[in-house]
Amino acid sequence: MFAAIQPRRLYRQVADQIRALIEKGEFAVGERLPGERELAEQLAVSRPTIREALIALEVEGFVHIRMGSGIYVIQQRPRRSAFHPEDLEGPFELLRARSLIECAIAEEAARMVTPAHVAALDEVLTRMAGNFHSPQISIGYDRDFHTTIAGIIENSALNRFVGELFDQRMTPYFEKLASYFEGPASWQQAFAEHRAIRDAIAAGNPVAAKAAMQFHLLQSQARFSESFGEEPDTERGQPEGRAKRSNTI
Amino acid sequence: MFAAIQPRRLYRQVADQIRALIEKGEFAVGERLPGERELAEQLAVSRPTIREALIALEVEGFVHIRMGSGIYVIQQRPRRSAFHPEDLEGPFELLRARSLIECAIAEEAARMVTPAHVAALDEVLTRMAGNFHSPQISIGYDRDFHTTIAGIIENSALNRFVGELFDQRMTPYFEKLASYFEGPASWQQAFAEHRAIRDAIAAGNPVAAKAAMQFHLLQSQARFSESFGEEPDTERGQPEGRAKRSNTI
DNA sequence: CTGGTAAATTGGCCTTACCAATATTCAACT
DNA sequence: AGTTGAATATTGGTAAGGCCAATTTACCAG
Repeated sequence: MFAAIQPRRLYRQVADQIRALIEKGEFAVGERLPGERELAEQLAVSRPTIREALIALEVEGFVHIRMGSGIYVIQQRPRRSAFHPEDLEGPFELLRARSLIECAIAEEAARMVTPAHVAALDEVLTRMAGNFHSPQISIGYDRDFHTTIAGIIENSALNRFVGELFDQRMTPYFEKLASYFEGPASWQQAFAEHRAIRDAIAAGNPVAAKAAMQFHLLQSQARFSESFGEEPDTERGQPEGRAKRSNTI
Repeated sequence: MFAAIQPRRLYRQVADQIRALIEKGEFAVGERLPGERELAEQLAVSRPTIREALIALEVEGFVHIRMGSGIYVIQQRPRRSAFHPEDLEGPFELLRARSLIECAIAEEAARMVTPAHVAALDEVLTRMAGNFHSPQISIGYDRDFHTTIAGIIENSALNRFVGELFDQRMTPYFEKLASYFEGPASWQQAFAEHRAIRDAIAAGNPVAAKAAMQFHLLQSQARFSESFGEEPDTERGQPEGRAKRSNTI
């Protein structure tokens, strides 16, 4: 169809030019760009127009205007990419992240645990105890266990992140890989490790809780690695170099 | 201490008034609001100021200016719901989550830091050193510092989360609250704490790094709390109960 | 009465010119 | 050496006026 012609307002054209210069790196961040008067002269427009363009850029977050001092380019923030669909992290990277965070959480949880929390953990464990046959059910209980621990410290931001991190295994790629090693045996092993974590937390022993959690996630990684040789390792790209460093955790 | 007074620019005050009127429903969507000249008269400011305010509102997406016709209220954009719809965590909860995670990260970073990483940290610090006047710029550098530390352990999942957690301060509510206490003085203090963190990490001292990070975030919270009594605490509702738990970290 | 055209009005667009307020710098002073 | 204070640079804001686009109104022909 026809494009509604609309004579672009002058301040927009000016703002576009300046914005392009900033994005191209013509002006470094933090640098002060020419004064209003000079800009007006160079772009052959009046000063109020320059002011309008600068106000637009300020609202957009490109520049910061300091009264009496000058106009400064502001740190360009990657504009809120709502969720990051593409940069899915590799399996080992995720396990490392979980280890770092969940160890700290377990440590803290052991400090502020209450009998009610222990009861909640026990309930998850008893539900888990029998069902080692269906991978989906086991994974669900596994998730419950970890988020219940995160729930002990009652911080919804952390709770949310633990859940998110866990759910990243639910990608098709991850599931296919998991099917190689997840069986009743490995789930039973994981259950034992869970119980150790629960006992350490229930005992109010932060050091032991952290160690138990670390051991559990390390074992998870080991179980995972076992079947990793058969993995084609294609179409994913990044995780080879980083896996080597995961031994420090 | 004294609150850093910063004379809000006139166009912002005007824009705030008009925006408030729109949000309160004083002007219906699609409706044409008074002309530039009339607005200038009613608000007792000059016409260019009105124009600047309208341009700000146009960039923000509140109004649409049709040349030769008038100024029209535009369909209200869905309040930034793309990201995390409404489960915004309270300020202290966020600081607690950051403390737990970033302390663990700092500890680990001190173990695997390289000269290149230290150089990156130093660069952020030097860039930060001069600019204590603009809150926006300082916040940008602050964010850089924390994400750079997270970058040392080269785990994109953690890096992403640290950034996300930091960005939760960018809510309107948070910013309004922050404007009470953020001034050159508090940024300089934060800078010193940053330097301590950098030194501990550069020295490869995990315990000191963790302690420095913990101290820094604790101080952040203290600076924040200072001005929390003055906060009107209206029209927002939630965060009072959660603050009490923050003493354990 | 209907349809179209032209003028008048309204309203935003842009400029020139001026003064005020603030920040920075540097020199003089204690 | 540290502080004070004036000079300078820069942005903040105002005033008045001419110009252009859109809308409305008035008018006229059919």
